Amino acid sequence: MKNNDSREEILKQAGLLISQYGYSKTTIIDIARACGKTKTFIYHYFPNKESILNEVIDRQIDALILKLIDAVNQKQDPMDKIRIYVLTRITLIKQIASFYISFREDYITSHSIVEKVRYKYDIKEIEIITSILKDGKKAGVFNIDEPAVVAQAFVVALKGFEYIWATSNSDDFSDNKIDNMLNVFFYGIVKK
Amino acid sequence: MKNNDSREEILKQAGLLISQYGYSKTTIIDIARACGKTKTFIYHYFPNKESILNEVIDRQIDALILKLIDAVNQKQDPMDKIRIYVLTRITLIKQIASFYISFREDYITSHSIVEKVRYKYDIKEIEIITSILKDGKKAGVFNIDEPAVVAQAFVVALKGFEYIWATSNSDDFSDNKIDNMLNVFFYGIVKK
DNA sequence: TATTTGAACAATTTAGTAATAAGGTCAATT
DNA sequence: AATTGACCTTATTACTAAATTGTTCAAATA
Repeated sequence: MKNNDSREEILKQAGLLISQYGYSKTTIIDIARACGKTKTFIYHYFPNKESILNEVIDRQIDALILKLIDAVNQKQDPMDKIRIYVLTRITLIKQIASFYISFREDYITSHSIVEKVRYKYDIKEIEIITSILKDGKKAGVFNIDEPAVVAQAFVVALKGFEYIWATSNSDDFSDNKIDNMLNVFFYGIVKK
Repeated sequence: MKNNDSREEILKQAGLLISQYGYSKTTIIDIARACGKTKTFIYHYFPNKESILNEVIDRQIDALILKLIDAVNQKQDPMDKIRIYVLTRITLIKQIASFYISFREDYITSHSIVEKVRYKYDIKEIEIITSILKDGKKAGVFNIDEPAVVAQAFVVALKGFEYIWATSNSDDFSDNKIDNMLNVFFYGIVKK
């Protein structure tokens, strides 16, 4: 592993440029110039352009996941864990949304890359939720047959909300709606 | 309103061609030829190309909604209504999926059109679910504060599943998973 | 030795242009 | 009322040459 500062600098500049101009419009020369170096310099640290994008995205997601785990660890009660997870997730997604908006332009070219990342991200999210659900089950708080399946459903549903929020671009994620959704998730809709 | 058979024939042929070749690759001349007529013939019945696509999609969705309402009306119990709704929806979406796959190619051009349709479709789905939830509430089966909000959440979640199914193209919609999801929706995850 | 570069190359993208096909209009025909 | 041919304008295609981009490698720097 070569000089680490250089690697970091490249990743940082690449992230900034890609978020501003999109992946395909960001050239290797652009990244090199932003680092105050030449084109070949980049190839000393990365085998090709795509690997830079991959690592930029990987880091963002890893940071996101770490923050989510951190937020969840702040709470003891399984229900509180779920609630803080959802709230934190919404806040964080808003923050990095601008980066991914830059991908809409070159949808076709970078589609496969984004897909791959999304998959990795999904797996990690489902893991976190599954773990919370299992703990809650063990603690006697939750009554779930297959935590993994429910966790997957939960994450998928959450993505649905994220999509609606991203497209309608109205601040439709009011606390009221979140509470409503979580209440259904916790208690269901059938009268006891 | 001009000769209705001609309109119908145009819509039918346009639908077939678009589902096979996509919107942008289907020309007015193609549609006319498929009808055994000339280009100008089309313009006697439709003001422009986009209006044809709009009506083709509108009809498909209207038919879909009608089938959903029909399925729901077969059941009396609100929970059965929800269950049959989900199952019917999955079946129907599968059937028309091939039509919408043709849009992926010209994603950018036809994006706004598809968005508009999706919105109209969402509204109708939320209406149906809201109505079921309200009836269930009135009958004392459901315990819901705001049926409209819960209905929206439900439809959004359902779309999330649809997305997963569409992308992973594995037949992941096993009855087991659907039952799991519906059980959470009905009874929640909290132990009583 | 680790870092950085210039020169060179193949593959892609861009710019420009002419030919073609597309969407759309309208008066005339059936 | 239903259908068409001739016409117009705009968008798409096909083709070419020039410029840019991603990538490699031996050489220079430090």
